[in-house]
Amino acid sequence: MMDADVPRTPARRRRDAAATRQAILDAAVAAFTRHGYDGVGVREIAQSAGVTAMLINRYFGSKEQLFAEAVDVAFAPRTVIAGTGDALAGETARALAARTAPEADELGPFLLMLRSAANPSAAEIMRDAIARHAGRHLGEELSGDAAGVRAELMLALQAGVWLLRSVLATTALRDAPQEELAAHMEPLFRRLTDPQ
Amino acid sequence: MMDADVPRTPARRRRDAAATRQAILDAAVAAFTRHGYDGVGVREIAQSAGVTAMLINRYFGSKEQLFAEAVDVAFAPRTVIAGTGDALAGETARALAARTAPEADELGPFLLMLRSAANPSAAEIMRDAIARHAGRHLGEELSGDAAGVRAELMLALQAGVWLLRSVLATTALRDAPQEELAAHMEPLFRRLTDPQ
DNA sequence: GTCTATAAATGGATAGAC
DNA sequence: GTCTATCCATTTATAGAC
Repeated sequence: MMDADVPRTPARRRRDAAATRQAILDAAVAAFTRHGYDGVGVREIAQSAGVTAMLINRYFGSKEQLFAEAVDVAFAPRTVIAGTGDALAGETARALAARTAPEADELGPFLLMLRSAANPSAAEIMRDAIARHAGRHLGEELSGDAAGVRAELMLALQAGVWLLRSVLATTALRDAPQEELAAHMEPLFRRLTDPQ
Repeated sequence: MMDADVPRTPARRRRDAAATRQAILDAAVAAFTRHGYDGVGVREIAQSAGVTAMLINRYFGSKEQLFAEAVDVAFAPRTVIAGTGDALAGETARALAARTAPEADELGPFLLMLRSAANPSAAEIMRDAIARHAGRHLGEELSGDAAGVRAELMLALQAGVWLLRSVLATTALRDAPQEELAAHMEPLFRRLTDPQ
C-alpha cells in the first residue's frame, strides 16, 4: 500500500511527556473547580485530558499531589483583587458582582476553594497556597494597622459572596442587579482597604 | 431460674422507633457538620447513633433525605445572628469572633453549609433551608431598601469568616485576638444592618 | 510513553432472618 | 424493631504488557 512508509501521526497527540503532564494539570484545575476535591475522580480528570488514569499517578504521584499543583496554578494569577490604590474597593466589588452573576458560569480560585474545603488534606494545601499567593498580593496593596487581618477579611467577604450567590444561588443575591449589588459591596471593601 | 420472667432490658436502648430516629438525626447533624455531606458515610453515622446502617434507610429513605432533615434541624435555631436593633452589628461581630476562635471547636450551621457545598444536591437542599430559616430571621431584623440583599451579604460575610478562620485556619485571622477581630468586623456589619 | 487489567477498599442501598 | 449478610457501583493505586 502507498501509506505503508508514511510516519504515523496518532489521532490525539504525540507521545510527549511534558504536553501530557500539562494537559492533565489543566483538566485537573477545571475539574476540581467544578466539583471539588472529593467530587471528582482521577478517571474523570484523565478522560478530560485524553489519557488514562494511570498517568496521573505516573506524573504526579497521587491525587493529592495533583491537587496541590492544581491549587498552585489556580491561585497564582492575581484574579482575587482588581485595581490598585483608591480604585481597589470599587473595582473589586464590580468584578465580584460580574463574575458571580448567574449567567456567567466562570471558574476561578474561590470556587475551587469553596468546593474543596470539606477535605482536611485539601484544606491544608489551600491554606498554604493562600499564604503564598493571595496573602502576598493583598499585602502589596494594603498598608496600615492590621493589614493582614484586613486582607483576609477581604478574601472572606469575597468567598462568602461566591458561596451564596454562585454555589448556593440564594434568591436575593442571585436576583440582584449587578450594579446594585456592587454598590452594596463597595463600602464594605472600602472600609477594609482604607488605611486605618 | 429466678430471672426467667423478668422483662429483659437490652444493653443499649429499648426498642423505640422515635428514640432511634432521633439518635440517628442527632448523629447526622454532628457528622455532616464535621465532615460534610460527601465526607461521611451512612455506616459512620449509624455507628455514632448505636445502630446499624440499614436503619437509616428504614427511617429516612436515603442519605440525601437524612441530610435534608439534618439541615433543617441545624438551620432552625437563631444562632446566625445575635442581638437586635442597634446592638445587632456589634453582637454579631463579637459572637462570630468568639465562635470561630481556634480553641473553640464549635459546630453550627455555617460549618455544615461550608463543608457540604460541593455536592449539588446538598447545595439545593441548603438553599431552600436558608430561604426558610436564616432569610426569615434576618428579614425580621432588617428593614429599608434591599433588605434581602443586605441580609444575605451578612450571611456571606459570616460564612467567609468561618471558612478562612475556622476551616482553613489562615494565619492572620487565626492569630488575631478576638476583640481586635470583632472591632474590625463590626463596622462591616453595621453598614449592612443600618437602614439605607 | 502509554496501555489494559486488576487489586483492595469503601460507598449507598436492599433481602430476608429473627 | 433491628439485625446479618450481601449486591453492585465506584474509588485510588499498582502490576505488567507492548
